[in-house]
Amino acid sequence: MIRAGAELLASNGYAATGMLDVVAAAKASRGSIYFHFPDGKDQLVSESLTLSTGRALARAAAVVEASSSTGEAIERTGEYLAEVLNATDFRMGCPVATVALEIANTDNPVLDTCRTFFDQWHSIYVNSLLRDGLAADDAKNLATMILSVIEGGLMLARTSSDTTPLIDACRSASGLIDHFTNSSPQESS
Amino acid sequence: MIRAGAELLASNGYAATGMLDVVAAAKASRGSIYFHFPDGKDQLVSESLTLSTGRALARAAAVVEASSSTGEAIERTGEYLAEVLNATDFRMGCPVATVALEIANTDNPVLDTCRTFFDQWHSIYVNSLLRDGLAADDAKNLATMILSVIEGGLMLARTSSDTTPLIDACRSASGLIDHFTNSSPQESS
Amino acid sequence: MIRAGAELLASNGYAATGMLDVVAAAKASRGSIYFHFPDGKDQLVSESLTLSTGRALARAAAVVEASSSTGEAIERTGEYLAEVLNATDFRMGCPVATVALEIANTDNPVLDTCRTFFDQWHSIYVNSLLRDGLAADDAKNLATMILSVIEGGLMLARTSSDTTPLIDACRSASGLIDHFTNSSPQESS
Amino acid sequence: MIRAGAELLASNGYAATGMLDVVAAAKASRGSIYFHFPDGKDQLVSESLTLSTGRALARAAAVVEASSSTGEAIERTGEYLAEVLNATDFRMGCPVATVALEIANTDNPVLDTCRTFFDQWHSIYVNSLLRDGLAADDAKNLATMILSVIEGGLMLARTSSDTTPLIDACRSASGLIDHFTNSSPQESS
DNA sequence: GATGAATGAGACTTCATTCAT
DNA sequence: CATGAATGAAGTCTCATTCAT
Repeated sequence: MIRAGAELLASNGYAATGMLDVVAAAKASRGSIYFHFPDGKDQLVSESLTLSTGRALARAAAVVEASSSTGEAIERTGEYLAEVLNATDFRMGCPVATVALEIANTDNPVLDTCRTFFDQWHSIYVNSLLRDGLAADDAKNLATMILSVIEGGLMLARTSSDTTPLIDACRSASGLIDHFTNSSPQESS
Repeated sequence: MIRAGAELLASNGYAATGMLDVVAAAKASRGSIYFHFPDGKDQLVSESLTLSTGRALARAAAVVEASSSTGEAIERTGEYLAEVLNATDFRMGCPVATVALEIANTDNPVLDTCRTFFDQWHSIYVNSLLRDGLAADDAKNLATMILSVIEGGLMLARTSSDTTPLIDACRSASGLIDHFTNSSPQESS
Repeated sequence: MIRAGAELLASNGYAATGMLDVVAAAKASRGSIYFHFPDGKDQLVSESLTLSTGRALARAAAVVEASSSTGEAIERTGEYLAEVLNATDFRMGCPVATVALEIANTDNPVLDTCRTFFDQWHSIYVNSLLRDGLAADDAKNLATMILSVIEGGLMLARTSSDTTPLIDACRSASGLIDHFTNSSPQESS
Repeated sequence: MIRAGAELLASNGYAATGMLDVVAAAKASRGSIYFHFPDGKDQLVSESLTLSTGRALARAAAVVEASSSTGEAIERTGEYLAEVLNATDFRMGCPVATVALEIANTDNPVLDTCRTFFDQWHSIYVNSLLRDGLAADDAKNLATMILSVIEGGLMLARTSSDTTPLIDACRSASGLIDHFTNSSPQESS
């Protein structure tokens, strides 16, 4: 049920994900939701996003771990996400992106889950860049850019039902970063 | 009314923008909607997005025009959008982002408006990069990355109610691009 | 619709009066409620009770006006209410009694409407008793007793589907009051 | 569990008393209800009201026993009930009043429990008045009035969160009855 | 025997849309 | 042409009741 919620949220967003849809996708009964999630939709959303963001962070860390540089990690991440998009008919991209934008101007506590996700994901790239030898400031800023590239690439890909924008954006970012770290290991941006 | 719709759509997205809200914001009468927009909500959304994307494209082109390089244009665009975020309490970022993600997996014709917007915005940066001397392929890929950085940066900024991610991401991208175009004007990524 | 609500509330109380019931009784459509009563059930309840209590107060005042003594007014009121009970299959007694008891321990603003009703009804008997020559203190206390007799009598009558308790209680109260005011016009209770 | 139900019913009535509330108040388990009360809510309500009305009748009888006249008994009963109201934050008044009014127009068998309660309570005052020397008819009618005064007084007190109406109504009734029985022991109302 | 979980009808409410004036 | 009113499907949530362990 949490899993079904996570998929629907990533695919359709907060408002378009009805409790009935979740229940149908999880093959559960109408009334059972409020036994497992007494606080209703927000609780289900919160737990669903906690699940899906946890997995996403683990995958992101694994890709970084398996890569010899941050640039390589970006490129691999883009390729991996492109596969996911293809495998899910362009439904699953970022687990929180749609929801985050929908509720950005509310005081919905789910927004905290989104913020935390972005923060932790950011840390993964910061650490990777530090390992690549970058200065702390450069690492922080570049990690923000990497997150942005991936999120923006996913948005373009889902909007156009085409993985090319995501692949291209990640490959470009990867190239630029490698070019930067290789050609100027001692200066700052 | 179209204007009111554009603001609400950018701020709250497709599902959370009710016809009633638009009518109230535009101080129009309930029943007049279907005189002006016989095809209902989707028509209103479509015309609203056409208006707001037109303005966004004009601004993007103007910034590019006023900049001596694409890297500078990116940085200026980030700063401009940060101002907009601040001025609108983080409501107005990309005019279509939220809507695009919400309806990405539907066959809603509004999605075409979103795609067109991204395409045209992409062209602006492609042309700018060509003017900077890049090869066609590089320009296309880099323009995609630029779009991604801006869209992703806006998402991070709106989610955290803080313009820093947007500024940092754009500045990093600008730095990398300038570094790349200056140090290696003849090679390709 | 307000009228239908008033009848259902007097008959079945707050919780058992569904919006659907009101709509069905008023032959209106499901969604029209929230056009006329944007604040929902509580607003409908409030306006319904305002209508029915207004009528009840007018009738109570008219009966007092038409009577030569408060005692006579009580007896006539009991007979009148007995007729109403018979005519409505024991559905309509006090317009607010059931609702008042149901929400007595909540902070529902409808409770104020109930309190006001009792206060104004009380005043009618206070004035009548003052006209009969009673001291202010006696009048106030006796008026409270009269209200209690009528409300209690209505409760007993509705519970037993029999108007006898109401008639008996009012007649007894009438007799006692007449006996008191006649035999001791100068002393106080 | 029966005890918890009795308190909730007196306080909130039939509809607002959920099985879940009872179970929670009694610290019992959800599924155990239908082992102890196979006939469901109505059985629980019935047994709860049987318990609470039994206690109320015993107290009423005790007060009558301890009083030298029916008038005195009424006054003492009013004072006692006022204490209960104060001690329970105006939650506990008559054990059946709210429920009786809610279900008066249904064929719910619980209504019989309410009727029986009123009948037995009525008998207590009839007997007390007969002991005071009243004729059978007068005693019956006056007992009905006494019941009405107490029930009505409780309703007014709970509605206004103030014991004054109850005290005043009972005191007035007491005074009138004493005045009547003393000044005219031989006539009839 | 007792319990956590499941069930589905029904409550209140919102929404895009249409109608009568 | 414009407007207040009407419409009914659908959404979130609650509840009394039953089931599998």
